[in-house]
Formats: sequence, structure tokens, C-alpha cells
Amino acid sequence: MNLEEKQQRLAQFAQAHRENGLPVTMQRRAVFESVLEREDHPSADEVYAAVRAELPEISRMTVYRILGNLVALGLLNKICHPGSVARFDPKIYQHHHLVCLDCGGIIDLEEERLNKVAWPDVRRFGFEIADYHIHFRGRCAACRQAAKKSRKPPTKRKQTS
Amino acid sequence: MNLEEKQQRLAQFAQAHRENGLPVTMQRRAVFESVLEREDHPSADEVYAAVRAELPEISRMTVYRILGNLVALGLLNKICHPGSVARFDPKIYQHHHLVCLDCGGIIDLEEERLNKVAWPDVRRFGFEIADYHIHFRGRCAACRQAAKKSRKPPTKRKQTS
DNA sequence: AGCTACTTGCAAAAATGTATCATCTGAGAT
DNA sequence: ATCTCAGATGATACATTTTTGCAAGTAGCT
Repeated sequence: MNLEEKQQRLAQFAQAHRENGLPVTMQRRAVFESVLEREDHPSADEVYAAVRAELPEISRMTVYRILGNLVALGLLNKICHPGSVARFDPKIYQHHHLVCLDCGGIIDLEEERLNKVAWPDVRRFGFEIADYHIHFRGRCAACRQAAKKSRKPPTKRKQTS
Repeated sequence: MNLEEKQQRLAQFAQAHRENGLPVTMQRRAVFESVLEREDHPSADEVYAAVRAELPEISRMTVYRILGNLVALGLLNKICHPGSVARFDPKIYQHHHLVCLDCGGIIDLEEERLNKVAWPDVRRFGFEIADYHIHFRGRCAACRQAAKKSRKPPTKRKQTS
């Protein structure tokens, strides 16, 4: 993320807090900046670990609460993936994901064409659509390589990205 | 799921196990049948609870392991959702989901048109796409109703479906 | 029936997320 | 600059979900 974009996101952050009467604490700023600086999709605990480098006193609970707030304010996205831990994404504009079925890794996919899918008619469910994103599932480069060497599936790795 | 379809899925289940040298235990059959019979998207613990009606002795651990196996064999899907527990889906053909941002509920969406999105070129990532599915995020009927009555967001419910 | 590899169940613990409450702090008012 | 208070924070404890290691059991084959 370039400097200009980051400035803009921080201004958006300050404004959203002002408008909702929420104080901008150093913890909130540290958590938000920490996620902004990342190119991957960290879990809450990964954010906690990163923020502690700057604020060693911060509590894990606070990080969980702040991440929840930031998502509610629309400043971060909570992303969907087949794993079992919540992951957070600094990108709040529409984009899509490649999800590896072996290691659970997630790669961002930004392609204008994919943003043009017409929304289905879901009036029969009473559902109101806000946005959508597409998950392409398959196998990442590393896992394809690993699968080629051994017939057996690759050893399960910690999910990354 | 009608009877014929169920027969076919059970045959597929037996064949996949034979081909991979995995014994078909009564626990495996019970877990698979239990998920097949459902119309919703149960979590591992919900499957555990349901299977115990038939096999009271089965351990929670076994259910977790078997669900993982069935997903690896392609007999079940593990679905993506913003909540914090893994959920399983008996439908392995392509379909899409409506996900409620408030309560986390999931509704199946089967619409032929949505299956026709052209796959992006991801050679630059070395990624091999197997399939895709679309998440439409928004608000379900119940949560819209609840939001209308009070300005505040609805009380957090246990995620269903 | 017997062999063998794989599975199961148990116990324990790690990982992840939530609740409670006393104390502290940001931000506007004075 | 200081005051004041609603709201945030941090500590602890707890609930839930998932993983690990190993002894005992069982499916599938000969």
C-alpha cells in the first residue's frame, strides 16, 4: 500500500471514529496501522503478535475487540475461507480470492471483469444483497510442487496468507 | 435429497474409500449419511450430536477426523463463512451462497447463470483452479426485520444454517 | 481364522474466541 | 492547561473448537 493511499485510509479511520463518537486510542491506531501495512490476511492472533512489537502492553482481548469494531465500521473486511479461524483483510474494495485446498493459503485477485456479475433475484428469500466475492478454489504453486514429488498429499502446513 | 441421489452418493463414498485403501467403518458411514440427510450446513459438533443418536459410543474426535477425510476425498464440501467454526455441506456440485452479515446464516443459491463466470488467467501465480463459488453477503429476512424495529443491531444469535 | 495396517476412543492440551469488572484514558468543556 | 466522564483497556477466568499421542480395536485381505 503506497503512502498516499495509507494517508487516505487513516483519515477515513479518524473520520469514522469521530462520526460515531469513538475515541481514537493509541491501541486502535496501532491495530489499524498494523493491518494496513500487511499484504496478507492475518488472523486475530497474528495481528496481536504484530501489534505487540509496538505496544507490548496491549491485551489480546483488546485486539479482538478492536478488530471487531473496525469491521463493523467498514474499515476492514473479515474474510471467508474454508479454515476455522477468522482472518482480516485491509482491502475494503471489491476483490476476489484464490484459495488453496491443500494449505489454505489465500491469494488476492483483482480483475475488473469479475466485478460485473449480475446479482441474482433473491426476493423469494427476503434477502438483501450488499456485495459479493468469488472464491476460486484449487491448488497453489507450492502445493502442486509438493504433490508432484510424492503421491501422497503434502504434509499439512500452517495456513498462510 | 431423494433416494436415488442418496444411493449414488453412497456408492461414490464406497468407491472412493476402496480406491484409496481406506476401510469403510460404521463410523464413517454413519457420519457421511448423517451429513447427506441434512439440508443445512452443520458444524462438526452438530454432526457429532446427530451421529450420536445412532452411534452413542462415537467420539467427538472421530467425527472431526472423518469429516476432514470426507472433505479430502471430495465427498463433502467444507464451506467458507465469516464465523469461527468450520461448516460442512453435503452438496458437492457447484452452487453459491447468501451469507447474512448479522447472524451468519447461510442460504443455498442454485442458479445456472452464476456457474458461467469465465475463470481468470492465474498462470502468473502458478495456481491451478478447480472450481469456484460466489458469496453474496448481505442481510437475511429475519435480521432485516430485527434491524427495522430497533436502531441498534439485532442481538447476536447463534449462527444457523 | 489370522495378519496387518488403519481406525477408533481416551485423555490432555493447544488454539481461538467471549464475559466480567476494576482501572485508566481520550477528547471535549471549562 | 486542567477537569471530567463516557467509553476503552487490561487482567483473569472461562467457553468453545480443534489437534496430538498412544493403546486397543476392527475392516479387509489371504
